[in-house]
Amino acid sequence: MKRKQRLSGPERRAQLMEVGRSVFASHGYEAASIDQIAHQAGVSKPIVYEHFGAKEGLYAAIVDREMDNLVERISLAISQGSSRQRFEGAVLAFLTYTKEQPAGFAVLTRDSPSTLARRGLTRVIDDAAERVGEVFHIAFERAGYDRKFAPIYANALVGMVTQVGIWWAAEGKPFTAEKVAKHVAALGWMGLRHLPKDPTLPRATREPKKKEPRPPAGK
Amino acid sequence: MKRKQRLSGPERRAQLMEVGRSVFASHGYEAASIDQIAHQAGVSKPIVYEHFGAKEGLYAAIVDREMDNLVERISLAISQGSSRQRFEGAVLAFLTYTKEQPAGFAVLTRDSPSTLARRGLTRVIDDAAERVGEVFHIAFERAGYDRKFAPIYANALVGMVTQVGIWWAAEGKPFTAEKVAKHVAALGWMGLRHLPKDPTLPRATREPKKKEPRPPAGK
DNA sequence: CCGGTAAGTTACCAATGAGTAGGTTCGGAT
DNA sequence: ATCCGAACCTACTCATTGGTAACTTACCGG
Repeated sequence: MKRKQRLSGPERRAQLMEVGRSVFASHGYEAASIDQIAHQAGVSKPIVYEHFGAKEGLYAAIVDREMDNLVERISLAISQGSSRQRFEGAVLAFLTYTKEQPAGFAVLTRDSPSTLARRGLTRVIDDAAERVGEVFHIAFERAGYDRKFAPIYANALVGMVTQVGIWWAAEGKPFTAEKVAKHVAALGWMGLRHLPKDPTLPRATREPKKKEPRPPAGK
Repeated sequence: MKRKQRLSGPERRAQLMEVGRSVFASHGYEAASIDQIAHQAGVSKPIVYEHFGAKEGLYAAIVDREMDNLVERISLAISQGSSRQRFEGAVLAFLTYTKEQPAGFAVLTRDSPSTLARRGLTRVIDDAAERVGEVFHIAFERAGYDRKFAPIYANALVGMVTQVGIWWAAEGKPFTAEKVAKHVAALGWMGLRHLPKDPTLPRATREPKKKEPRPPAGK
């Protein structure tokens, strides 16, 4: 039984990213050490440097791959269906990711090295802002809504899902992903759906009988 | 001009917490060094240890104080007014905090030492869960809503506000706190307000016109 | 079988940073 | 004035860690 069998370049590389992900996930970037990762991979330190150059290189590679994974899942989920379905699908995809890839999710939510700007969730958020503007484009236009506020809602929605994901993962997963997704999606969806034209106006809870061309739909 | 005048115990302690907060905010717990904090306070390292025992001691003191500050602001904001006002007030209070205490907010959102369990936002969230259950108690009861789902919504709302706060602080604060708060509050409020009785049931997009009796269909 | 290349190793450096021992000086109270 | 405690400093120890140089060994094609 040759335990110490050599691996090919790409194999080793993949394995190191796997191990590194787990270590970064549980200790954070700063507290994780290359030695630890190397040792846990059954290999010595210079190997890591041979493949990734520096600590940040390994970290960046891991984060990038994880981001791609997450973005792809979400992209897939919102590729078809009604707006509502796409929305709920996105939330479910996100939660499913946190469940299936807890280590990856942990890496994404933990602190990044200061030199690498918050490359983490920012990307998802920008993407989400785009999608939000896209999915709700019609509704936004018709409601006379200003799209420049889209980032607010994108951030709100992503933060919502992220935080629920963290809680849900930390807790013993009390509910199924589907159930949680339904709740969260309903919250976000209904929030967007029933958004007043201009939330910054006073008394936006009930629309008063102004001259506005909006029939008082009492909900 | 003797700038190097000695400070009394409590004074030095307060100053160290101030400086420490800023350093922890910009570098994170692990990357921050006691030397750096001491030097920036115009004092030598042992002084820090004299006051706080260890790195974690200083950090814990800072986090605790910051949490108290935040919780108090929010508690104050939701102490009176209509449900809607209290809700919006809480959001505004949160955003105001992120604006007035960016360093404190950064410390709270950054990684904590692994030994100190996620003491950060968990506390706010639990508190929020309580408040959510409280504020929406009547609505929840009347809607036949199960309060055990409150944590989901609490986490969703806190995450929403937190993420918006991060984005808003990172960006050049494109809008006023009031404006952002209105938008976010509207999103959350409307979401909660128009929540279907049971989001896990299919097709909850449009509410049926029968508003009162809903046959207790099992899921 | 054998030689070259890629995989892997040992052993080190330099820097950093947490934490401490022991001495020094300031400043107020007697 | 002088005394005493609190505030403060210098100067370490010790362990860790990112990163590198130089060497060794397994594997594979010819």
